[in-house]
Amino acid sequence: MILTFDFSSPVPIYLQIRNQIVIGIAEKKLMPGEKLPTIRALAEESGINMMTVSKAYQLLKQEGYIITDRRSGAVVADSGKASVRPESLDALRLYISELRLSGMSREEILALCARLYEEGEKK
Amino acid sequence: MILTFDFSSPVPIYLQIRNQIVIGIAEKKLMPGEKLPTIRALAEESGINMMTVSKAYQLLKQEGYIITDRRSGAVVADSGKASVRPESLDALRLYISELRLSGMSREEILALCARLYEEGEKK
Amino acid sequence: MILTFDFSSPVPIYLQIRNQIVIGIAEKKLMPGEKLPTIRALAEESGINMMTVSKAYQLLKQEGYIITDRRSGAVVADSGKASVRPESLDALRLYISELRLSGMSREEILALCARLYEEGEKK
Amino acid sequence: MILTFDFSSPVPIYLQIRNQIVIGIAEKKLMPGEKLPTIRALAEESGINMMTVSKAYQLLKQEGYIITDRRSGAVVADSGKASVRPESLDALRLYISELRLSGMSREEILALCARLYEEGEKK
DNA sequence: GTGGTCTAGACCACA
DNA sequence: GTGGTCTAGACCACG
Repeated sequence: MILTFDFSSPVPIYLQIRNQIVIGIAEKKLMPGEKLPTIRALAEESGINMMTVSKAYQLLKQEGYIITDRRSGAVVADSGKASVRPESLDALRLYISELRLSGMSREEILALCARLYEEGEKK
Repeated sequence: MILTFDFSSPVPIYLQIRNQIVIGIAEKKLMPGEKLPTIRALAEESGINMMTVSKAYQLLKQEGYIITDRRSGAVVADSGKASVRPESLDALRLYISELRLSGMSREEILALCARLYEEGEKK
Repeated sequence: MILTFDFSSPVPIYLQIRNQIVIGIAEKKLMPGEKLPTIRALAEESGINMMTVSKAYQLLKQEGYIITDRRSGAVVADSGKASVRPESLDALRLYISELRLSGMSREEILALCARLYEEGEKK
Repeated sequence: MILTFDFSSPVPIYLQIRNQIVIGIAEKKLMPGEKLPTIRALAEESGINMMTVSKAYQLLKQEGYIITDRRSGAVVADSGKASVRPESLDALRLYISELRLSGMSREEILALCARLYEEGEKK
C-alpha cells in the first residue's frame, strides 16, 4: 500500500491520505484487522508532517473506517461500520450528471460503475 | 430553477453555483439554448457577491457547459460539448468505495447509480 | 463571555474552549445567531494558539453547536440541532453514582441538577 | 461483575476500570466489605497490563472507594467515605447543558437523572 | 477580512 | 513505543 500525493491539488493532503485509505479498504488492499502504519512511520516515509497524518487518522477513526487502539496503533475496522456521508450521495449525483453531459450513455456509465466496483472484488 | 446555498459547507460558493447548474442541465431543468440569468440578476436574487457568481460562470464556460454571447448573455450549450474532468473518475471510484464500505451490495450500488441517472431522463 | 483556562488540567485546552462555549449557549450567555469571536481574535485575547482555537471551533461545528459561515465567521446555531453524545449519558451516570457514594440523597442530587438547569433559565 | 473496555476511547484504560468499579459500587453490584479480585487476577482475565490495573486500584484507594488490606487484598469501602471530585460539579453542569441543547425539557432531564439514580436503588 | 491548511519542532500521558 | 496535544509561524483560497 503506497500512498501518492498531489501537492498542487485543491484537495488537502490529509483528505488525500484519508481517501486513499478508504479506497484501499474497499478494494481489499487493506483487510479488516490489519495494522496501519503508525502516524510517525507514515509521516516519515511520505515526507508529510505528523500533524497532517494525524488529522487523516482522526478523520478515519471518526468516520468508523479504522480503530485506534491505545496499545497497538491503528487497525482497519470491520466493514459495514462506516455510514455513508450525505455529501457523498450529492457528489455521486453530480459526477453522474457530468458523465452524462459528456455524452456517455446509461449503459456506459453503469458499466463504468460496475468496473470500478469490481476493482476490489477480483482480489 | 432555484439555487440553494450552504454557507457552512467546505465547498466554496462559486462551486456550489456551478454544481447546481451542471445538475440542472443534466436533469433537464435547464435545456440547451436556454438563457441563464445575468450575473447581476443571479447575484442580487441570491444575495451572493457578483464576483462569486462571475467566477462560477467563467468556470462553466471554460468547461463547456455554457456559452456566453455578447448580446444575449449566457446560454446552455448543447449536450456532449462538455469534457469530463479527470478528477471525476477518481472521485467516482472513491464514492463507490464508500458506498460499498457502508454495506451496500453490487446490485444496490448499480441500482442507485441507475436511479441517479434516470432522475433526469424521465422528465 | 470570558473564557478561563486551567493549563494543568488533563482536559485539553481545545476541549475546555468547547465546553465553556457549550455551557455558554445552554445558559443563554450566547444566543442563537450571535457571532462568536473570530478564531484569530479569540486566540489573541486568550493567548492560545490559533490552531488550538480552530480545533475547538471545528469540533463545535461538527457537533452542531455553531455554524461557520464562510463570509462572516462563526455564529451560534439554533438550539436543538445538536445531538447528545452517548458518552455524555455514560458520564452522567458515572457522576450521579459518585455523588450518591459521597453520601448525597436522591433529593439533594435532583435539587442540584435542577439548580444547574435553572442557571440558564433565569437569565 | 464483568469489565468491558473500549481501547479506542480517549478515556485511558485505568480510568475505565476505575469508573466501572465506582458505578458497580453505586449500583450495588459491589457491596461494602466485598473482596475485589487481586490485581494479578483482574489483569489476567481481562488481558490488561498489571501496571494499568494497579494504577486503577491506587486511584480508587486514594479516592476512598476501596480499602487495601495487606492480608485480604482490596475490599469495597463503606459508603459515604468517598469524597466528590471538584471537577464533578463542572462536568455535571456541562452534561446538563448538553442535554438541554439537545432539546430535552427540565422535566425530562430531571426524570433522566432520577432514573440514573434509581438504577442502583431498586436492587 | 475570514477560516483552512501545513510545517517543524516540542512535551505529555498511556501502556 | 504509541497517539494526543500544543506552539509559533506561514501560505492559501474564498468572498
